[in-house]
Amino acid sequence: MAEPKESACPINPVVDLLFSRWTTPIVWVLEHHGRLRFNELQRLVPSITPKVLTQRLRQLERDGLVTRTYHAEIPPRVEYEISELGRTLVPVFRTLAAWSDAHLPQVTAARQGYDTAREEEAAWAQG
Amino acid sequence: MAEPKESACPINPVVDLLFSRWTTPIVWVLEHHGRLRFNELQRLVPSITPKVLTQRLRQLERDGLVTRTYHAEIPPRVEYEISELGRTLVPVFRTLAAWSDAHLPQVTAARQGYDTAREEEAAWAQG
DNA sequence: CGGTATCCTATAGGATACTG
DNA sequence: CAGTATCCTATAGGATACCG
Repeated sequence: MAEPKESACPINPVVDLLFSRWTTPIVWVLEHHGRLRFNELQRLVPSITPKVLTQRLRQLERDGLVTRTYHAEIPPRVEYEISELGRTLVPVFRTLAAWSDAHLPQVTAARQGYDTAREEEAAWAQG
Repeated sequence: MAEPKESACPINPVVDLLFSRWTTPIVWVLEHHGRLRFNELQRLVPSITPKVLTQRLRQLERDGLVTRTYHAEIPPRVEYEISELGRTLVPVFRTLAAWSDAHLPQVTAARQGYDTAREEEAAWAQG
């Protein structure tokens, strides 16, 4: 039998789902501030444009991570809130934050080491 | 004091670091197969091109997650291996895999619900 | 073998203006 | 208020060929 999927990374689907560029900040803000209106979200998520915010909110709503409530008033009022399913991400995010606290400095150090090593190589080749 | 960063998502850096499109599959394969040569990696990571594989390996090497060993033989031999720092990602990946097992079906169901609801809306509007 | 070099396209996302 | 609509650009990544 062929085993073409044996090496496929099993967390790829969840990566695509959760770690698109804007999804984590949006979920994070909703998790920490509770219900939010569109413009509040736009203010709290740094530098996001309304177009992109709409796109990502629709995706999050479709994926069941966020709920959208429309109030037919004048002016209209829309509220976004993290769903039950969305709340299950909290421990996942905590794990990532913990890894970040513990190891991100090492990444920074590794980058500096790599860069200076390459600089020295270049200088040495220059003669 | 201003609090401009208060709402910024603290896991954004680690997301950028770990969840670029190809990094998880590469790290996953290296974690499960041990030392690998360039062409072995290319075979094990489905459909990646040599250009992109090189780019991501360089990034992973610079970030200290992967080590590269060059053997000046003929023909030349290069081996890639996950680093100590890279191995600290294993529990993180396990957390993600666990979330995926537990909740990805709910995401799929939510999508179907969303899509059929929108279809019904459209049909109803059609009349 | 282990990559580069070159060209190309598709998509995400920014800027800006407008609307029910 | 809560989005759309339109236009635009930049980047990631694919295809292919070549090189030390």
